[in-house]
Amino acid sequence: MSERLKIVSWNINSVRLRLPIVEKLLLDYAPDVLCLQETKCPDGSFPTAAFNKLGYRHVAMHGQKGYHGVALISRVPLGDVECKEFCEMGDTRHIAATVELGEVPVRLHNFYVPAGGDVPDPEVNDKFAHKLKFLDEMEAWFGGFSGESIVVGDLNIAPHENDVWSHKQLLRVVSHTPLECERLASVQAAGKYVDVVRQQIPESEKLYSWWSYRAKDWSKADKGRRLDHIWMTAGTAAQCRHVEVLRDARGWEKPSDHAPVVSVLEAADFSG
DNA sequence: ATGGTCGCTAAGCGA
Repeated sequence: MSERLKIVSWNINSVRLRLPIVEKLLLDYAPDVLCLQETKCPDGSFPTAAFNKLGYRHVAMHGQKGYHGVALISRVPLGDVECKEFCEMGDTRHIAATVELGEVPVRLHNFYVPAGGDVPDPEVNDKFAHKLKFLDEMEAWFGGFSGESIVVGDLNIAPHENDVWSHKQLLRVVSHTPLECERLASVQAAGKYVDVVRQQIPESEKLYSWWSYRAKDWSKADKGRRLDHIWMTAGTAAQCRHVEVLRDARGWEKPSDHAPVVSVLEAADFSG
């Protein structure tokens, strides 16, 4: 049982290539649970031993060769690990486990939602159709949830105006189209989730978690999008004391194009 | 307006 939990979500874009900066994150920020997406690593090749050495004894992964892949790297026990398949594609885009906060079990879901390709029209772009179907399946599944839970991951949608560098210029760009943003809102509503990042950092403030590799100087141009999210059910959200996007990590050696998103929970009724 | 860069895996796809 933990009275305090630091949960970090990070699209790592190859866990093996970026093992040094994953280790740096664990050492410098000491999350209790690190949720990774785009590990691009079959389960048999996952660098579990390196994480065990740093005190992360509980590692659960769901990966495949070359694409996608999600993982949970934890100092606290991970109960009832589950990997759900969406859209009957065989993609490794979800892993869940139960952690304890105070004495309350909290279900932690880690997602990697399809990016959706370039053309924001499901009639001509199968990848965009897949993204929308994936969101529909999330919504239907979340509708049956009970108890406290957390959703983290690369949801590949920046829902609000200040979640992108230019709302107007991205209205027809996949990741910020009204269709996706509305669909994401329905998914969130189905699970009665609070967007704890925007609960703590007002929507009036620009906030990003992803910057393209293609910019000459990503930080100077600062054309980012907030694609990575942390949602919590109300009881858990009420215990969220801090959130943060680790923008600096985007500038680390051989960086991912995503920055880690941090949340800190403290059990309010912890008495000893 | 276009192309710009990565990672995987060995030319092209996905992001």
